[in-house]
Amino acid sequence: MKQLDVFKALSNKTRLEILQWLKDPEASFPAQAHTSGFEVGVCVGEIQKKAGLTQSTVSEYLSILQRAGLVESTRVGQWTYYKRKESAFEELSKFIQSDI
Amino acid sequence: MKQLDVFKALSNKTRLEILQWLKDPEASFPAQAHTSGFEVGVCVGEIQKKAGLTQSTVSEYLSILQRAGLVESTRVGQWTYYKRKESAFEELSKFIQSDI
DNA sequence: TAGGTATATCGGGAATATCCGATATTATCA
DNA sequence: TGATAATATCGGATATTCCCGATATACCTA
Repeated sequence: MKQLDVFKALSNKTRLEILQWLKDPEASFPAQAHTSGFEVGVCVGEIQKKAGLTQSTVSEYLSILQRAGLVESTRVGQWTYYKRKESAFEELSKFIQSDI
Repeated sequence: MKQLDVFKALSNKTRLEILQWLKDPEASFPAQAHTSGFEVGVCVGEIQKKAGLTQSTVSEYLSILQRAGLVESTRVGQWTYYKRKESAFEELSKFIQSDI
């Protein structure tokens, strides 16, 4: 976890919102027709609709979050599902408490 | 505390270093001739020398950190002393644990 | 009051981020 | 195989950040 990249990833309103939506997908997104639940994450298209930005922008934002280690992705068929990596947030919280 | 501004303030290598230096001024800076200890903080000039950037840049960086609520300043004579606001880091840590 | 020191602010060139449309890639399905 | 759907990548216009030198402001001291 490269701290500077984490903070840069968090320095954008939309990316912060995405992380918050992913915290409670059931409450934030409609049920996905192509999967049973949200175990594997939320697909890019749903996140894009909710964010109200273009597909390319949201795809890029998700890869920024992933490079920072804040989310992880799983490809299933034609969909890529993104979900939070909770361990990264614990680590970040500890970093702020003790190292910063 | 405006979270986005906090993360923007933390998205810079030098500003992160400054915060770390201010965590232990005795270890990070030479004794200041004009004050007894570091109770009131560290003056801009010392921080600037250590950062190796120009005076104007460091002054601006400190005010970015201050606007984000991460440090506070005290003017004494011709010196401005900056020190950390520990409460802001606790608050940030909690925010990451529960809100992000 | 004049001159020196510490800091803040201003204006700007270069680098980076934001966000878009167009296009490429990958998977599905008839 | 060809059409379609989901996502990723590319190229670029615009906005923001980085960091500087020049200058302004505030304070101290002779």
